[in-house]
Amino acid sequence: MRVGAGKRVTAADVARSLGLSRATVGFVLNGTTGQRISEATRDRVLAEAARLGYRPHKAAQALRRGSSRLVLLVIPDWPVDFSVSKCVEEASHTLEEAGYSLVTQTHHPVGTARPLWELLDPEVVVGFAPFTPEEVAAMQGCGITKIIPGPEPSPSPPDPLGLDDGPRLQVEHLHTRGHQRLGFAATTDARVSGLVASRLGAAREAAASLGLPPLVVRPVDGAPDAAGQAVQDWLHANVTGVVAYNDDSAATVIGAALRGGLGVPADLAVIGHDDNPYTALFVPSISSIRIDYAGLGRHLAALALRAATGRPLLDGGVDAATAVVARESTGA
Amino acid sequence: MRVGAGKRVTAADVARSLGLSRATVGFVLNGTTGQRISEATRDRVLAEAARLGYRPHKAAQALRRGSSRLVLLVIPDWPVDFSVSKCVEEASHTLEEAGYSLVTQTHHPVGTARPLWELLDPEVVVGFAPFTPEEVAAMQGCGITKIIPGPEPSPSPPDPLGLDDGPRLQVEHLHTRGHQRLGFAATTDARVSGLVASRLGAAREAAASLGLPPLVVRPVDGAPDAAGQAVQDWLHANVTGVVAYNDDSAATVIGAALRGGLGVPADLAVIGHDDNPYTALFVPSISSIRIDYAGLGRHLAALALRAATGRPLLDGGVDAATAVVARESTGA
DNA sequence: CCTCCCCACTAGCACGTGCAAGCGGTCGTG
DNA sequence: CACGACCGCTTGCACGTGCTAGTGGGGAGG
Repeated sequence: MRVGAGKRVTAADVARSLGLSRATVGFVLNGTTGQRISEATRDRVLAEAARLGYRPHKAAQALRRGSSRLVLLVIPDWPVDFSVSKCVEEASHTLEEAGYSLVTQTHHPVGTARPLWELLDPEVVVGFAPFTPEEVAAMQGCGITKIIPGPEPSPSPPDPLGLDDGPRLQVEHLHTRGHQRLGFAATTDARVSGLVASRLGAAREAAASLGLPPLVVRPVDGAPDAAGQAVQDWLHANVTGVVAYNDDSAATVIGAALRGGLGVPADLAVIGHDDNPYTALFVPSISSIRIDYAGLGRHLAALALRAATGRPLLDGGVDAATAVVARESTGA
Repeated sequence: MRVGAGKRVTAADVARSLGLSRATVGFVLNGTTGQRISEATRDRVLAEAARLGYRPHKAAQALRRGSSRLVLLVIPDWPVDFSVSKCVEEASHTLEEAGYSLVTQTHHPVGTARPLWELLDPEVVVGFAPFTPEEVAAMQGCGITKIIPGPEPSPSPPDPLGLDDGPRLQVEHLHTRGHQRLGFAATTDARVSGLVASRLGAAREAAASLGLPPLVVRPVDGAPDAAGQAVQDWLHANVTGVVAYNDDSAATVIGAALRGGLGVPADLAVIGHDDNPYTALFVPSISSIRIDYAGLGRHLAALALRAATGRPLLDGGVDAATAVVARESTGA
């Protein structure tokens, strides 16, 4: 019934068309409690609203309500975003049921483009990674008080997202495959240094609790042939299994090993992290850690809702399960 | 000067604090033309606004203005999003200069999560991929009239984004390396079928205009060992160079070739598309097509602005340059 | 001295919504 | 018959902004 180029249909239009007051229409459409509206009127309003194609004006609602009902999720500029979309989808679904909307933004280095939290004034800002103090200050300067940062780097006890399981599984997987001396393949990418530290810390703890010798940590990028050097170092240290920070690191290690004439996993077993789709395409295919992004998304949404509404949600805790996906690079 | 938990600072606060009227404050802060404001007053207003940390309320502005000044970019659920962020960054930068903001949304299959265009009422919706008729109808039902869909699949003449250059470059690259009989590695992933068709069409045109025999098209996924079968078919057809739909397809082909005991590029040269970072990590490293995502982003922003404001922008046209990145898989 | 103009600023409306307070009518009760 | 209770609805305000119309006052010109 809408005419394409027509003006916006407001609640006043619906009211006028029925000979009612705008308030009545509002009460019906919002299901306001404590107001007595006859069934007949209610039906008439709903029918007319549908017929005219009424949609509440978001800006007006936000103005009146004083809050935008928006949650901004800041996603780091990781090259990991392939299955983050699952996480986002699940999170927005959960938020939607509570009347909130999720907007995502990939995080650019400060000073390039203006961050969305200045432009949308969201009620809550959630981050996959920690925010810098400057960023927190900027958000607070915009009046944003509900800020949920991502997990802090290394030895901070409470990981709100529970992503520390992955490295433990990596270590245990290599251990059950008979590897004792393990290496850790790190990246020098500054954008993820916090995450690298976090995963390395978790891997170290896991190795220690299994009684394994300390991890031999090497960067596999940055300098030319850093990976080749790392492989050499590991061989000299009798390392037979490598825990990689992520799948890219794992691929880099495997590439260097192959080019050095080594067999994978015969001479060096490697396991990645994140279960990036291309791990299955590699020769040899790369073992990795799969994360339950859907569960993580639900958890994130619950955290945001708790921050937004104040009252605790019924979310029991982190159910973001992680699992090993065993492939050729560790002998599957 | 802001107190953390204080109420929002409004223009009225600034006015009251100076003993001026709210209108004067508004004129100064908006730089309204056709209004005479003394230099002294102007300075006082600006200083006081800064001191109090005044930030205009976005919802109120949107309400008054009647438009949200938002541009929604719908990004398909491709596994390609690694460098799309460059594109987004550049686009939001350009839009920002015109007072608009860019919000991105990865596109979920219809019916899962509620699309953002219902929740933000953006002024323009831009898509990387075409929209389904249902989606267009849904947007129009929300009062969105400015819709810029992505390039249509195959033989549609005007590609608004100018992404058809890549396949041509792929074909020409293999041709200059001496390959005459070419194959095309397609994917069966339904999400990108339109894009596959688009790239295949462009590749076919390029091959035809070079006088090459028709491309031998094979899917490389879907069925088990589809890639192995494809490689066999190509060998029988004396194909020596394969144009892959994207880097994943290229990697799949290379994997199948290697596992079949063939040499790459000795027996089969392969070139991918998108220059996904992992192409450099493969053994052999994978030649690919790099897209100037920054330029694409600027172009997208210009398109959106033209749609939003009505008047044409000074954007000459698509300057989204594509380039071949030659690596080992084609003999570099 | 009166008039007119122009400067610098103010009063107030409109945007569309959510909701507190109020108001006329009817019904039940004493 | 009087009175209160209650139902069903309306009047009207507030949210914060952008901007049009208007207003007081001072200086210039006649």
